This record gives sequence, C-alpha cells and structure tokens, in this order.
Amino acid sequence: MSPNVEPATPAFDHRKGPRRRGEELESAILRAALDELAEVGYPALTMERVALRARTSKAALYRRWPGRAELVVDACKAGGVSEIDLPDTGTLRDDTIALLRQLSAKMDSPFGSILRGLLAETTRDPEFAKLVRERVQTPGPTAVHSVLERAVERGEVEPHILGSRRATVATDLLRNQFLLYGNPIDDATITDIVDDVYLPLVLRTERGASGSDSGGNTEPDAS
Amino acid sequence: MSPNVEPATPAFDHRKGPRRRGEELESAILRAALDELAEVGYPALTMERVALRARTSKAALYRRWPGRAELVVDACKAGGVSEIDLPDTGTLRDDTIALLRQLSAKMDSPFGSILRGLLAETTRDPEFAKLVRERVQTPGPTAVHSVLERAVERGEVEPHILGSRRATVATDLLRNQFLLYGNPIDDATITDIVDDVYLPLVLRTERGASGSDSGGNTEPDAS
Amino acid sequence: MSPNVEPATPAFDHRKGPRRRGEELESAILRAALDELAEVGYPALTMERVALRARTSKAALYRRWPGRAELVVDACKAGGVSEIDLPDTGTLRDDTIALLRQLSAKMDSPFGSILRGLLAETTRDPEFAKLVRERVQTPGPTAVHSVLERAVERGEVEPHILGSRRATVATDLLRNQFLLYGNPIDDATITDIVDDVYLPLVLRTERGASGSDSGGNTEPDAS
Amino acid sequence: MSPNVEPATPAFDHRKGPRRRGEELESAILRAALDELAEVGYPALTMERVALRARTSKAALYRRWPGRAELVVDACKAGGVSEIDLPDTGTLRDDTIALLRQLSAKMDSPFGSILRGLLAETTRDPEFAKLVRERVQTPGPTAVHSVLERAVERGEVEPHILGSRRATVATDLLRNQFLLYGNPIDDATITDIVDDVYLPLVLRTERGASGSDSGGNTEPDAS
DNA sequence: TTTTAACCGAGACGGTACGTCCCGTCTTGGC
DNA sequence: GCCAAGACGGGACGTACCGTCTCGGTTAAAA
Repeated sequence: MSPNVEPATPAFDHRKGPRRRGEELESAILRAALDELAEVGYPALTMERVALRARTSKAALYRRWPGRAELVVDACKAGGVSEIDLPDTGTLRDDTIALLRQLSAKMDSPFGSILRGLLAETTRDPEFAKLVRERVQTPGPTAVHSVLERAVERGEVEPHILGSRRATVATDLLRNQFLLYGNPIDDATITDIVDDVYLPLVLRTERGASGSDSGGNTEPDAS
Repeated sequence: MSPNVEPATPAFDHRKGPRRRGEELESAILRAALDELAEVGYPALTMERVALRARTSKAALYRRWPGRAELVVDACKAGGVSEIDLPDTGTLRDDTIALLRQLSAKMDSPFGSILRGLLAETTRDPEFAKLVRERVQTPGPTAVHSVLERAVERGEVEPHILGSRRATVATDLLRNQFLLYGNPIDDATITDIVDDVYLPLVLRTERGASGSDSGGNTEPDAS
Repeated sequence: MSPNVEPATPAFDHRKGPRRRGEELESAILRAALDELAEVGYPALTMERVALRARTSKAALYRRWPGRAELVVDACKAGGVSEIDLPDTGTLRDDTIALLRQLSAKMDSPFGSILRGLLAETTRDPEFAKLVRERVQTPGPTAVHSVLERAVERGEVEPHILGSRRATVATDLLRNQFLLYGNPIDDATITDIVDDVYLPLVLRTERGASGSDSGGNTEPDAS
Repeated sequence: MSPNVEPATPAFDHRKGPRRRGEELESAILRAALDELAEVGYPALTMERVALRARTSKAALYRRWPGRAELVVDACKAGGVSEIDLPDTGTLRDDTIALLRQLSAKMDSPFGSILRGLLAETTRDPEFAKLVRERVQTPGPTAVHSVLERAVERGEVEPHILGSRRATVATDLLRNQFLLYGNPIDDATITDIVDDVYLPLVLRTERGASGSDSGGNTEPDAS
C-alpha cells in the first residue's frame, strides 16, 4: 500500500559503461522483439521477455509503446517483415501470381500469427487499426498498385481500375483465405483466385466490358 | 477492471441446493458466457468470470472445454449468434445486399470482436480452425448457397458457379473489409462489392462471358 | 490494457505431487519469512523473495496477509521471537536485570530492526499497532508482571504497584534506549535503569516514600 | 495514489529562467520536502515527488543528501519542527506537564510519523542515528534540561539529578508511549507520568529518600 | 571580458518490487 | 461418481521509485 518504507536497496550495483539511449536503445528493443516473435510467436511474446532479451527494463518499453501490440507493429515495420520483391514478368497474370506467392510465403512465417494477433486487437481503437493497416498491411496494396500500373501501361488493364475495388480483390481474397483456412495456401488456390476471379475483373476485353465506374451496377433493377 | 460480476441468480449456493448437472449446467454456462461476451467482449472474457457468473467452478468448465476459445465457439453456436434470416426478394442483387447487410450488422455486435479473437487463436491447431469455420462462419456460406441456388433456378446464374470460388466472393470481401477496416461498414461499400465485383462475376450473360474458365469476363452492360 | 489475448501458456508444466495447503503451507511461508529476516533483515524483506523461498506464489501470501508488515508480525509470533526465559533468582533486582539483559539481547538480533520497522508502520492504523503490541511486544510486559508478582509475594513490592505505570518503567526505558541509541546496550545502562530508576519506584520502603496510590504525588508543593 | 503534485510555483521552467543555485535552491527543496511531509506523510514521501514539487531534478537532491531520510532530517531542522516554547510556570510540575503537552502535540502532527520513520531507518548506521538524535530529538532533552535547571535554582531538585538518567525519564516515557500506543496521548497519561513516576524521582525530599547519586539504590538490595 | 567549469533542469536509463489478475491443476467436502 | 468452491504454483501485467547517467543549457568565478 505505502510505496515502500525502505526501498530495499538494489541488491547490487551494475551500472554499465555507456548507457544506451534513444535510437540505439530503440533498435535494440525492436531487434529483441523480432527475435522473440521468431522464436515463440506473437501470442507468447511478453513485454517482460522482450525487455529481458534487450537487456533493458520494462519501463523503457512502456515509455515508447503503450502495449505489446504497438511494439510488434513497429518491430514488423523495422524488420522489413512486410517488404515485397516487386515482380516484373511482363504479364499481369504472372506478376500477380508471383505477388500472391510471396504474400502466401509471408503468411507461412511467424508473420502469419502476428497478422492474426494484431487484427484481433484492432477491436480496441480505430487509431491502432489504422496503424496496423499502414505498417503491416502496406506491402500488398502498394505492390498491387505497382503491378497494375505496369499492366495499364502495357494496355492490359484500363486505367480506371486502378482506384477501384477490383484492384485489390486478389490480395483481399488471399488474405481472407489465410485468415479462414490458415496456411499453407495451396498453389492451386492462388491460380484459382487469379484466373477465375481476379483477371476477369481487371483485364481489359476487346469490348472494354469489365470496366465500370464506381457503384456501377449490371442490373437495371437497381435504379 | 474490478471483477464486479453479479451472478445471474442473486444468491444461491449450489453446493447445498439442488445441484445442476449435465445439460442444465452446460446451458447455464453457455448462457453466462454469452452474457459476458455481450458485456465485456471477447478479449476480456475469462474462464474465471464465466464460472463465477454461472455460479459454478472453473473445473466444470475445463471438464467440458479445453479453453475459452472452444467455450466461446459453443456459446456462439448455442446463442444462435450466427443465424441468418434468409432473404428472398426475387433478385440475386437484392438478396445478396440484404445478406451482406445482415452480416455487416453482426460484425457491429459483440460478434465482431469474437470473430477477430477466434481467428487470432486459430493459429494453434487446424482442428480448432475448422471448428471456428463450421460453427461461427457457417451462416454466410450456407445462406450464400441458398441465395445462389434460387438465382440459378430463376436463370440469373449458371449452375456451375455454385461450387466455384466466385460464389463466396461477396462474403469473403465483406469479411476482409471488416477485419481490415473494422465496423461499421458503410452501405456504399456493400453495394460496391455487390455491383462492381460480385454480380459481374456470377450473373449469367447472354454471351456466357462470366463463365469460370480462365480469363473470361465480359461486361454486358456499360456497352 | 486488455488482460491478455492469449495468456502465453506457462512455459512449462511443473505441477508437483501433493500440493501444500492450509497450515502446512502457512508454516512453510512463516519459516521462509523468518529465514529472510535473519539473512537480509526487515527492510530488505520482500514478498517476492519470501514467496520464492517458500516455493509458493505471491498470491498465496496476499491471500493470508495484507502486506509484509502483517506477515512479519505473524512470523515473529510463530518463531517465538519474543519468547522470554522467565528468570527466578529470588530478588526483584536480579530478576529484573536478567530480564532486561534478555530483552537487550533480542534487540541485538534481527528482531531489533524488525521492531523498528514495525513500529514505523503502525502509523497506518491503530488496528495494526495493536497487533504489533500483542504479538511482538508481549514478552516484556508479561514477564515483567510475573517477576513483579513474585516480588509482591516476597514482600519486596506493594501490591498496588502491579497495575501502575511504575511497573513497566524498566522495560519502557530499555525500549526507549534501544530505539534512540541503538544496540548494543551497555550493561551499565541496564543496571543504571534498574538501580537508579526502577527499584526506587517499585520497592517498598519502610517510610513508604516512593509508594503512591493512584496519581499520588509525594510532593506537597504540587498542589 | 496518483502523483498529482501541484508544483508550488505554477509554471516556471528554471531551465531557461533565472536558475536557482546554492542556498536559494536548497531552501526551495527543503520547503518542498516539508510540504510533502505535511500532505502525504513520511512513508509516502519520495525523492521523485520532492524534486517535482521543488521544480528541480532528482540529481540536485542526491547531490546534497544521500537519501530521503537525511533530507527529511534537514527539512525538520529547517522547518523548526522540533522547536519548543520553553515553559516557565514557576514549578517543576507545571513546567514538565506543559512540556509534555507540547511534545505530545508534536507527535500528533506529521512529525509523529516522521519520528517513527526515521527511527526505523537508524538501523543502517550509527552516524545517521546520531544525526536523528541531534536534529530531531533535541527539543525534548534541551528543554528538559532548562526546566530542571530552573527547578534546581528554586531548590526543588538536587543538582546531581541534572546529569542522571532520572532527568529524562518523563520524556523517555512519553516517547515510548507514543511509539507503542500512538497518538493522541491522553492528558491523564501525561499527568500520570509526571506525578506517579517523574516527580518522585527528581524532586528533593526532606528525607532524601528518592534522591540518589548515580547507581544509588535506596534499598539495601538483595538483603 | 572572456573563458571555463560547475551546476542546474529535465528526464531517460537499468533495475526491483509492488499488488492484481488469470491461468490451468488439484483438493476438499457435500450431494 | 460429479458437483461447488476455491486454494494452489506460476507468470505477466502495468506502475512507481530507486539511484545513476546523459544532455543541453545557465551562470558565476577564473583567466
């Protein structure tokens, strides 16, 4: 109750030489967090262990991040966990398949459970949800956009697709597949998504048919 | 924060009263779990509180379920959390929109955070992942199938769509939208999913363009 | 914030055979507390270390005692820390000196710092102060009383002294000496207290000079 | 509990203003310490809060005092916490009672818990114990001595009492009473101490009965 | 007057203990 | 046998201080 009558003088004096501060310390913590994620996974990652591993104190963590979720988000960012090798095969189909394969491989790594865990905690506040999207989810959207842009340049895809919902259908379905059915994701699933769903939606047809302005509606009864 | 859990029945000591067993006890537990979910949400639900609320012991819970995730799955099932009013408007478009709106409403309820939480815990074992899909995710797929079947009967949709990946694209995208962007889901998003993505994929066209062989999608409208 | 999404399953399973409970556990804890007191002293005693030493959990301690002060009080009681060998030399003087020497020896042991520490914490509430008096301070008063009673029987002391403030002056002064000047207490101090202060106050004199009925005052000028 | 410490001077950043040094800073710290003592009491006083309140840094505190105990000792001294209005009523009895009443009143103030706390920490080293006696305990002894000297001049007390143990019995018993039984101290207790114990020990009698030179013993002991 | 060294304020740092909560297991009695 | 109650060993939580340290300053004394 009372803070402490006599604070039990720290058992021993251990002050090291140059104490780490600022960026040096921060990157040591992020490194420790990444190592923990790789070793024990997201659900078992604790602030305690990260602090221990980084040879610092919990207080140093809480000074920077409000909780483990935010720490992990930053660790992912710092670790380049969501970096993508932008494919450039010459056709939209092969680019997209290469992209999905990379994403699928990510899901198979510790990053998979991280993604699940973080999404679970976005319930808390929209602020954090946004953070997760920006720091963890970016690879997909950005890469998709680049791939599509090149397809537009090649004439494979109409420009207006770029900003439409159709653009991200492939990665959206892959993510959904992962979250529902887990990993590993069958390669057939990837080609199925691409060939049966994605390409028909985005590829230009001689009739220019697949384009649609937002909210477009094939059925007349929508009027 | 403080565990001020008011037990459902104010003061009754089942140690020395008519002791509940079997189904009676089980449903009391599930009821308590549902109440907890509604009140504090999934992340804050603990076995301890559920046991207290159900006026039973943790042992009774662990005898039946290996952990809170499994308990919650059963509670959802028992509570009809994932039941759907099958819409029947006469057109696929309206049926689908009605369906997505219902699902979207669910996501806005405690069920939303439950879904997130459960998906996060499917990392553990595929067995449990399957359970979640079957008990928690069923409403969507089943309803989608029924709606599509009726559309097939009406001639709006080709039969082979029924078993294809295209069939569930609408619900898949909705789920993805929820998991990434949270609730509430804008109604415009729903119509966008339906009109810009889903219908072009599943509706029959005179040219049969939307058939699921690779690459084929032609838009009839917009011509 | 949220308790825990996945409680990081305890690293390892370690459940022992027969788990200690009730009195067995309690005495193990008290024993551990006593050992700690002897080794590191009261100010450095922590609940954490006691729990560790007793091979139990902090929760088990907090279930029984609200804080370390109360735990230590009980440990003292259990360890017979304040037990006294009742002296019986045949004269009040020698009995009293023997008694003070014993008390002085106690103060020289870990018990000394315990007494200081506990007295410091009696600020909190009178309840606890009472506890300290009863469990930790009892030896003095009780022994004093016995010693005095025998002196009364021998005719050395008038009976009315027994309940008066004079009865405890010797131990009161010794305690005061310890608290102000610390230990060890010089043997000359003890004989000084006894011969110069205590005996003149309690021994019967033919003239009845030092005797007094309640509130009595030998000096007329006090009026 | 929450460290809601309002700094004395509302908002002034001494980093970039006229920076306090030496005595000015020191007295600001002591003032802050006294305020803290009055507000939260000794056990809850922390270096952190004092530094915050004084709008300075912990380092400035530790440069001057090795720990909070020493700081508090100085603060007491500076705050005149142990100053006494020397009574002069004309009789030893009334002087002594007035004195004890003042001391008792002190014990009822924050000074009470300070005394307890400091005494608890004298375990550490005799040096500090001496400091406490000199800075915090002085009022009693000094005043007692003055009062007694006047009584000697009036002929109420024999001169040799002045240096004997008997001289301080009244304050010693009062202190003991406070430490064991807490405050407030009943007025009857004070008169009891004075009339039943103290005066019989120090007042001169025509018979010289209660008087004694050091080590003296009115009883032909062990006879 | 200019330099320079001491000192100041702020607060980060590594660390320990706090007291609480929940985990999943186990024991105790009572029905 | 199963039930309720809850104790048990364990571990992580997030907070509060400890006493040290680093970092830019300010300021007074030395040059």
